[in-house]
Amino acid sequence: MASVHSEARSVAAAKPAKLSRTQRTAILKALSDPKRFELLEAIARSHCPLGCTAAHEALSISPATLSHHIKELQTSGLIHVRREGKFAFLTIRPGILEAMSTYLQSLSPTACPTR
Amino acid sequence: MASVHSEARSVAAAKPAKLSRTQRTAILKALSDPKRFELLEAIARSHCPLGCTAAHEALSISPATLSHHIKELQTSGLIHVRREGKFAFLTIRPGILEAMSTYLQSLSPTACPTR
DNA sequence: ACATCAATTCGATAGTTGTCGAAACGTCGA
DNA sequence: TCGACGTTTCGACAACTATCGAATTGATGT
Repeated sequence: MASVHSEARSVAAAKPAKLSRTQRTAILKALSDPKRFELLEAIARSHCPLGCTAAHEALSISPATLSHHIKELQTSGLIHVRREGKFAFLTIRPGILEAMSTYLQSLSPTACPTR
Repeated sequence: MASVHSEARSVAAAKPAKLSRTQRTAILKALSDPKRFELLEAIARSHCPLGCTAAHEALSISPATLSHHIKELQTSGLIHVRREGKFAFLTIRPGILEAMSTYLQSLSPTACPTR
């Protein structure tokens, strides 16, 4: 398994997604802002398709700032923005967080003798 | 490399470490700088006790900047700095990266119906 | 056509921070 | 005691960015 293209994209996550160095830094920078992280958490907590208005209510920031953060999360590849009429719906793109998580895990000290 | 007071701590990682919101944001901010992340990677790649001089050679930054980044990683709780005479040795603190990794994992969309 | 609403873009501002050189500090060997 | 060396602290500066209000775009309903 673990093929590059998964056709069953619906239910379970599990997408390999090897991240380049550039992607990693982009993702970490996107995650580093508290409000942006809260936004991601809000998207995660809602069962994925989160309306932009709901997001604006969850965080307490102006629409302009929210739009900025959304674009930031989007260009880093963390979320997907689906536009429907005048609304926008935010979903977490599967695989990215897992890949980041896995990479971080790989840095942890497996055996660090002299502490 | 003989450690003066080696009292044989726990060898393997596996420390629970629940992170507070404040800790999470601190960690993510610490990870968000490319140089700092490279530094962490360097510490990880070396088998943990990384000398400050080696770090200075790995990244190409001034001693002042390196010191700044070290402090940043330290206060975020990601690394431990052991001072020995005029040297400093950097080790990754066990549990933290794992905890962060786990938390990120928990945000990923387990079941996201409408893509 | 018009008004309304959601979202984005623009311009500006304030705060943050990565970076360095120079000076200072602490340690070690001579 | 002195000088060399590793590391830190101190300003200072430049670049970045989070934030907002106002103006704009685009879509919807009347």
